[in-house]
Amino acid sequence: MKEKPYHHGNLRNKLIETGIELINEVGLRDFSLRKVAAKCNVSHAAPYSHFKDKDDLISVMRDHVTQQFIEKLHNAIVGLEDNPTALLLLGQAYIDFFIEHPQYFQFIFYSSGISIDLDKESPDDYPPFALFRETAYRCFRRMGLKEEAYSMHLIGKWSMVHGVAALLTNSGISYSGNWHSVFANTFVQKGENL
Amino acid sequence: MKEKPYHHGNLRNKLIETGIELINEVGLRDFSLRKVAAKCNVSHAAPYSHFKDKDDLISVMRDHVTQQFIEKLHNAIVGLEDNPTALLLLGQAYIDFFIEHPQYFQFIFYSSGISIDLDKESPDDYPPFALFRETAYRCFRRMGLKEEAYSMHLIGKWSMVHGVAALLTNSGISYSGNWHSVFANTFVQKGENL
DNA sequence: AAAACAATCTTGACACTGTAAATATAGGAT
DNA sequence: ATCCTATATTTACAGTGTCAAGATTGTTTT
Repeated sequence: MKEKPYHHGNLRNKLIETGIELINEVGLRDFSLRKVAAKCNVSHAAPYSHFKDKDDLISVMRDHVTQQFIEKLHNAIVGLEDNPTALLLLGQAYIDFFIEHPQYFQFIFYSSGISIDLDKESPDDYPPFALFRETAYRCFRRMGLKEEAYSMHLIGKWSMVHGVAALLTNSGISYSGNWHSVFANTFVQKGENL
Repeated sequence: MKEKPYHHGNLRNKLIETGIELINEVGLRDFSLRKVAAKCNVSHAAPYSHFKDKDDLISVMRDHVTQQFIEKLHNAIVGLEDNPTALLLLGQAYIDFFIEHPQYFQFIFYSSGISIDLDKESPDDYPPFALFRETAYRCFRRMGLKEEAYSMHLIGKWSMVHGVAALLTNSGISYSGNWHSVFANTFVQKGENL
């Protein structure tokens, strides 16, 4: 599975890394295949030896970023998987990830290809959401919520987390306060003991 | 303020209308100035007599769509501005608007130029948000919430509304259940009497 | 070792995009 | 009738994604 250099190096990996750098620099809007190729000192059509088209490269780039995303989420709750506080920490890590990388929200959610079924688990669910769901369900069970209401509560929680991330990382929306405290206060509903 | 036809009609308005049609058909990603010009039976550079550049046209188009947005929000709460239920209805209308026009979320929030200050009111706040804030504050007062906490509650409410809209109208995220009931159940927190 | 192969990269081309400059057209004012 | 100005067209150029033909080079086969 690991490519060795051919006569010009291991271009495939370099394209992915450089592409992610470019996303961080200029965002999805100004991302271009030819810029990535140029940054790799390679001709403009070279990427077509490794990727079907632009969307294909973007899709693989997104898989890599998603992996970093998952690791950050995991680290936020490692050790306390059964603790109801995990859900709050997970939400904060979710938001922090997009604050640290302002271009990633658009990149991940607006370049087509994500699949999430909010109803039932499915193997091709977006992995960070799957993790969020599993954690939430564990917390809900620990909190003694009715099992029929799990799905509903999950959607409520994730909507809010996702909404905060969307608001904070998109065009011109600003807030100078402390997000963590605001989020913690509104994320946890009265009566819930997270 | 109303332009009369010159020697080829009132192109400015036609470009705006046709541009909005094109957004609904192909989305922001495949929107192009030349397509709009072609749909108006006009040369590809004609739009430059009325708009500085592509972003300028998009910005004016967005102002028009925002106007429709505001009207829908207003209609949802007309008559019951002082009723705490208004906030819930406003949130549902907000979400419905983007469900009815799946391309508008990206169009409005990802084409740069929106300005929202979550802290303090400012005259150039995005008008739908200003309406949301005013309605929320009225409801909060009616509900007897502490005034210092208004801002925090506002952010919590709007994040969730915005998050649901973002989840539902973006790439591949689906839910087959009834959003209105799920939303109503999670939007209103325990102890709040909306 | 020489020849054949296949993976990789370059070159060149095409259609499409945004945008600017030069030109043409025609309504309104003088 | 003449000029002025707003509007629209034409032409041009750089940047984009993508494809086809050819060149390069490591690997395999003989």
